[in-house]
Amino acid sequence: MSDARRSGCPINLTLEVVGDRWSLLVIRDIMFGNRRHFRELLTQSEERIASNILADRLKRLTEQGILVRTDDPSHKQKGIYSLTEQGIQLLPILAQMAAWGRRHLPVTEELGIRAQLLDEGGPAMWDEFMDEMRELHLGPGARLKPPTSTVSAGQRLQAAYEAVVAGKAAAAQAG
Amino acid sequence: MSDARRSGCPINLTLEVVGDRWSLLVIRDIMFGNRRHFRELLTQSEERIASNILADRLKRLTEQGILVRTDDPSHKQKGIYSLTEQGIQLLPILAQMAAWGRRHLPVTEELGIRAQLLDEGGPAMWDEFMDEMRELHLGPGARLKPPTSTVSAGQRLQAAYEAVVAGKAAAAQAG
DNA sequence: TCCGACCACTATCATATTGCAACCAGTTCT
DNA sequence: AGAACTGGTTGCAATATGATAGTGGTCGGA
Repeated sequence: MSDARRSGCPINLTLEVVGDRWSLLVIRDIMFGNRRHFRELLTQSEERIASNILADRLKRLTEQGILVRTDDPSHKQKGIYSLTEQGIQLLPILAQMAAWGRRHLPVTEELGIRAQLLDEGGPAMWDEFMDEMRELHLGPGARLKPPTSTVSAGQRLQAAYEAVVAGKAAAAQAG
Repeated sequence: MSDARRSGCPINLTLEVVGDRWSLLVIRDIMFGNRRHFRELLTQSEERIASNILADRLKRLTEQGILVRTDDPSHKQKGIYSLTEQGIQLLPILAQMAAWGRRHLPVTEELGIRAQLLDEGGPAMWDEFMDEMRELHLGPGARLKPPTSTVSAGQRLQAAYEAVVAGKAAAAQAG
């Protein structure tokens, strides 16, 4: 993870920013799990990131303009990590990776349902979700256009995930 | 780069396959540069990959079903690396990464022109390019639909790149 | 005011990965 | 035969990762 530029190729430069094992997972948790504090990212991720790695990635992503850190007024030590516009625009990459993974790898049902919805929703849904993130991370005035649906894309993704989890729990109890 | 699965999340699983600094660059060179031999990939890449890393990535990507290696009839030691359907379907991820990099990072003009065309062409052009790769890598019968344009998407990308390089050379000579 | 829970983050250290350079043996060209 | 080329491998130093424990500080309740 050195910061020397190997070439001016856009794919290479992007890989030098987010091309490691953890950066995109942190961004995924911020986007889809709305985790905004260090502790949330540390303990509520499926993959159990180590605290030093998380600290390093948050620092690096902040330096690179993907995230910004602001103080949490409720607690002097707490910081709130927010996505920048640049960070929000990483969504299509994550969406494509999720779609590819779901098609070709052994994805679990509950963790694949969001990918499925995002895939079916296509770029229109991505745009909707990105605009919701603008409101959430950049401020209420940062939206490009007014909401198009009463239930937000983020809420729909979350509801679908919870429905699968609830269904699995019921099936486990019944079986 | 261990192969232990950290979670069944599609994004995580995808990252475990191609989430390192080199795998996607190798795939990029195969896709856009049509490099099919070890030596081509080793010496004709912008980023100067080390031979042991290249050997490792080719092996790993082959094991994971992204590439296949076949013998080159013209030379007993030479192998030809081809993309599988799974590998071809990585194109949208690369296209999104290229688009993001071009918007937000200091991309050089000649290396950014392909990203620009791919971005402007959108998913329709990606599909066209993917179908061309099916013919090139899987065999003439593997196309999903007949070619839609007389000049292939791959040729258009290559031509645009060469035009920029030629333009730069002319400008250097003139200035 | 004291205590325990919580906060972001760091230190240490073993292991894994990376990257450079030299090297290899078989193959093809001349 | 000999040079040049083929796809690699080996050894080693530098770097990145990851598990665990610990830092100094904050907060809320008794």
